Amino acid sequence: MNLSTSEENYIKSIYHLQLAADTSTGSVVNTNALAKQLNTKAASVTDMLKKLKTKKLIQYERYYGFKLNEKGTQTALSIIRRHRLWEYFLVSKLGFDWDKVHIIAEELEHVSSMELIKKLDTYLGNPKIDPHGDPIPDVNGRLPVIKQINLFMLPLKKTGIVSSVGNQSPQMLEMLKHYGIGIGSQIKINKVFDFDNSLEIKLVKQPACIISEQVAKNIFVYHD
Amino acid sequence: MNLSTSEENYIKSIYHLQLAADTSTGSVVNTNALAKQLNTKAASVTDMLKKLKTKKLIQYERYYGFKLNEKGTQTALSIIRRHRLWEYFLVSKLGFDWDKVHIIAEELEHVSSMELIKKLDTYLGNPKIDPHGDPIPDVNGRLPVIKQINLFMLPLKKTGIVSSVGNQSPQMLEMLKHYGIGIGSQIKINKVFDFDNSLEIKLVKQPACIISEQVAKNIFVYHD
DNA sequence: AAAAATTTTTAGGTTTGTCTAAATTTATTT
DNA sequence: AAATAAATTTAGACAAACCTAAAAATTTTT
Ligand SMILES: [Mn+2]
Ligand SMILES: [Mn+2]
Ligand SMILES: [Mn+2]
Ligand SMILES: [Mn+2]
Repeated sequence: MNLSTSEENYIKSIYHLQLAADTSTGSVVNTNALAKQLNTKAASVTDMLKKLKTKKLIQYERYYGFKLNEKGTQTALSIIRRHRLWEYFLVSKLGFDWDKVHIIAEELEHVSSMELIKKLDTYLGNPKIDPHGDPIPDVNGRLPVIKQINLFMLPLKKTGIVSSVGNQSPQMLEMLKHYGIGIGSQIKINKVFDFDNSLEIKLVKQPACIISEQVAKNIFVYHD
Repeated sequence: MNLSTSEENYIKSIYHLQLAADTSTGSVVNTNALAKQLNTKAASVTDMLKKLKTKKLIQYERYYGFKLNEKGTQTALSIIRRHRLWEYFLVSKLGFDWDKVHIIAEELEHVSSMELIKKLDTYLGNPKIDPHGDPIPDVNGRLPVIKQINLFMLPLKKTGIVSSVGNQSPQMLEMLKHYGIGIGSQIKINKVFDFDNSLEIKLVKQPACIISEQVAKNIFVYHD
């Protein structure tokens, strides 16, 4: 389809606003909200809406409202896929902290090679969840049903993959770095200590260690 | 400085044309050559030259000629650094073939985060040579002096890093893939067979194997 | 249902990077 | 030293993505 960076950003923003909208009322996104989200003016939004309509990515009738059609939705999911895969890469491979990656992924997501995303996905091990706990759409634009659970819910001796963390404060980051726990880490619970609910955990290539209930409560994992 | 993608592409092209130019004649780049390189028209080049002059990246006097000044040269080297690091990443981590990465790196090189390039460099192990055998400028814009040598010149039992390959035909690629040899591979020569000049080599995590003189001649390595 | 407030669109500009065609300047031939 | 050719620049336009200010449509209040 070959969309400009600007067109892609509009599509993505419409998608996110549609999701956030109260669907029960059947309401669609409004021009002002989109302008605000994209840090631009309502007049510019109207200009772009006309273009996106001629490109058959949205339904749009002036004054009436607008929303993504099937093609637009698939386009949005593909951009979001690229965004979240890059975020995953930046955290799990380059060692960025979670709070630094969104802004960089905003640029990387517009790099257009299909082959690149395919290979990146394979390289990362086909992750299903990004560093913020959001699902990564698959190649066909399907959002995975995520069985993300709290670390406490992981059965003993079963391997889970760390998928997100509830608290992203610098203090928490410091602790997790110390333990060597990051997004994508394979983690097992060896033992629960009933005294204080602390857990003995095991990470690959690391000796077992003990984490407090407070830390464990903030770690989410998924497993097959 | 915050340059647009277009400005960056001009700077980079001027740099490459200056290098290719015969410096003995003191000649500088000419407008038509730059237009051709950038797949645009001479008039567009003139427009951009004016802008690059006001941004103090080039010396330029109308009809007289133009060339990068110190600031422009440093800018070019920084873009080339990003380009080549991404190419290295695409080949060594994502498994792309050499002939596919340039076009993707042309997009990735414009992603502007300094921190990203710093971490990418570290992640890749501070490579000095890109998959095409071209030197990667360091953070300070210095081009490394490269001790790239033919594999035959590598002393027995010394580890070399595969830096480039003289023949990039699909046939060669097929062979190298079979042997598990790629850019960045750590390679050692165990033995030279005088009969046909074939080499027994050893790659990390792989059993020793033998390669023909013809293959070895096309492999270049560097070592401390 | 009229008035007021809000939302959305149009009208008319600006900036960036491009283009074609024409005018200048410089280089090369006669 | 002209004349001719080639390279370069200017003039004038265009598309994309913005903008401000004003007009039009819709929604909410009285
Ligand atoms: Mn994000
Ligand atoms: Mn995210
Ligand atoms: Mn290249
Ligand atoms: Mn290269």
